[in-house]
Amino acid sequence: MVSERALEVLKVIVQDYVDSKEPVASKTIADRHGFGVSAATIRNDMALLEEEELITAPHTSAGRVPTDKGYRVFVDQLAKIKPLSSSQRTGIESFLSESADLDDTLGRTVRLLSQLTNQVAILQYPVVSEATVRHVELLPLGAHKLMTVLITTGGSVDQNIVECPRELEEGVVAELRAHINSKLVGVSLADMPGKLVALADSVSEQRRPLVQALADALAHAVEGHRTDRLVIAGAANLVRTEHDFTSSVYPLLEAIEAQVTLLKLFTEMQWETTEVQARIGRENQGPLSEAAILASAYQSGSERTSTVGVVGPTRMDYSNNMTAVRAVARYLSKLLGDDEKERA
Amino acid sequence: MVSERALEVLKVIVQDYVDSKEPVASKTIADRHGFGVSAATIRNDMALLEEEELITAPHTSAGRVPTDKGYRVFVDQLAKIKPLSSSQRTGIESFLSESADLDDTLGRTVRLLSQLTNQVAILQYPVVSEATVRHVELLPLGAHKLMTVLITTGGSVDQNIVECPRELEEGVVAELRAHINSKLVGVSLADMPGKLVALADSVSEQRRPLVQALADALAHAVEGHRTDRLVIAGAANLVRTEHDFTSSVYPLLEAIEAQVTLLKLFTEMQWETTEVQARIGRENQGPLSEAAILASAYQSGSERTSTVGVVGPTRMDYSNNMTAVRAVARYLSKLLGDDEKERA
DNA sequence: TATTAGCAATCACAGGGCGTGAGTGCCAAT
DNA sequence: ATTGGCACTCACGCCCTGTGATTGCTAATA
Repeated sequence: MVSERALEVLKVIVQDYVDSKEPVASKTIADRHGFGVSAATIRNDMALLEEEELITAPHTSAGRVPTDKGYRVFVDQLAKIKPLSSSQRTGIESFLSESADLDDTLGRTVRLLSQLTNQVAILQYPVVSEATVRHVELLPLGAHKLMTVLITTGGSVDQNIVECPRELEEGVVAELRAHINSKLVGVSLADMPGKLVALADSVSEQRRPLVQALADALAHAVEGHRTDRLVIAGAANLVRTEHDFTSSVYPLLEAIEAQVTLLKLFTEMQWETTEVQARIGRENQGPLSEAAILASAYQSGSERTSTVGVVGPTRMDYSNNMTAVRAVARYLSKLLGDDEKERA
Repeated sequence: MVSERALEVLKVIVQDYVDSKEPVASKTIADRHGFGVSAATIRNDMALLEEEELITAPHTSAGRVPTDKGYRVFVDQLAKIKPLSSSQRTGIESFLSESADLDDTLGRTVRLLSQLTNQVAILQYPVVSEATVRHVELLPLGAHKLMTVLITTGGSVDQNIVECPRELEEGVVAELRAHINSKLVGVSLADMPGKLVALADSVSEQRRPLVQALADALAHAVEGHRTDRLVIAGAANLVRTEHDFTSSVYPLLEAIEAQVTLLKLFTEMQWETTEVQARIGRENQGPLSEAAILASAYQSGSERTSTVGVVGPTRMDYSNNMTAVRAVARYLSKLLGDDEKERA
């Protein structure tokens, strides 16, 4: 349909437009990139591309701008994955030395991605349904209260406070702790609800109320884990790129903060691949319809489960950003994968 | 200096301007608010206020706009604390029913404040130097690794992984756990560094390397606590109110995200009072010089230590927002105070 | 058939020149 | 101290125009 050269022209248009923010003219292309053909020929190709709805002219005497469809073709067929720049590489490498808890790691990572791309970076919490229980700790707080602490192989720690139906007797706590751990350690979070029900039945009638309360607390902790959350960094970048949006970025930023739209989007995306995926402009509904999302799955544990990516205007540096997203996803996979192996 | 009525005029100007976003004219004031005097008289008062640099005229034939100094006088002398609207009250009340961990509570609270004020809400993590150690848990992970879990009276939980210099013998872990807890439980986080040094000296030569490693891990956890953090919500509101800023909100949002500027500001503020404090416009340096910050201390534990507030354009509804900040600060004080009592 | 040069046509955009109206400042009267 | 009246100022919106960039088309060319 479209000639080889026409695709090259599209590529140049995308790159130039992303770079300059100005619609790009046939003359500019002929001059700056040695196609060996005249501006008029470029114009013919552009007419073709316009026919295919890959580019469009904002007004009669302006150059051309890629359409969403044009960006799509660029991403699918034309974008070369740039190697990481050395500064980017060292930026990521310097991360490997740091070690801290999960929250901290995720926070740092998403900030890194934001800096690498100059976009809003989004990181979905590891879906931990395949994480397993490492330990359950019970801490007495006075005679009528217990704190439960649930520690998982994913490195997360959740605590809850439980009212005890009756006075705690000496030794009971240690006994319960041992019993509960014997029943729950190694159980995946996905299986927890069932196991927790069984737990209450495994103790004497007398202790059932207390154990039931503990089971509820643990169930609550597990539930909190199920609730997917996003970590977001670099919202300021949306403001910086504001002029790339025809309407206000307010609804977009609001949607990002509310998280639900992106969480839905992430689950909808097809994750048979480890490649970075793109959703461009009108391919998205609602407040995201002027934005582009680049996202990649990353492994947390043995299966790929969770998502990391960036959100920005459709006019973004796809090559660079896809590289960065891929690198960060791989970094996370390695980190959480190794972590898993190392701790399990 | 300025007459009573002139101050009333200032008050009306602030309120009207906040409401309408338009410079307010003498005629408008005379018409809409029954001062019983003519527009000309209002004009005389306005001339006075301008003399005092409380208001200014954007251009010759426009109404008047409050200056930073004008807002200051409004906040200090004229703003009445509105009662909370019933919807606001129910919004806060409905929170009391929810119970979860500290992070979750803080996250919800800051989102609530953002919604109440339609501004960016900022919540400083409780400064936990006065929190004390509730429990230290040691969990063996295989033969060569231990996980330390530090649980404080503030409800926070931090874990670290420690490599063991030599194979762990049976029973050692339980013994160490008991020993460490006997030394550390009840110690305030502020005193931890000293106690941790002493800890290593309190054990036999043979065990010193391991205990030293554990002490380092715990020190790391304490350190992580010292590092003040902010929870931020409602960044989209800055975009919404963008037009109230003469320059771009980008540096402002960036500064908010980077946290350091606000953390510094919060520590600088004088917290002898529990009242809401205001920093308006040029009273702030750098990227905040076009913004207003309303902040209040809240109690976490027995002393007031931490800060919660909002950031927005100087043209904001001070009465409403100060009320909201105050209410949320009190709610937090009550929650964390009660929590403290209940858990201690 | 693909490419090219040339040329007329289009149209956003910036600049300049009003007319209008809102709001003030001042003055003289009360 | 307050007021009505009035001249003055100046932002804003409007239209107009010239300019320049870019295209689409056509006819010539390889």
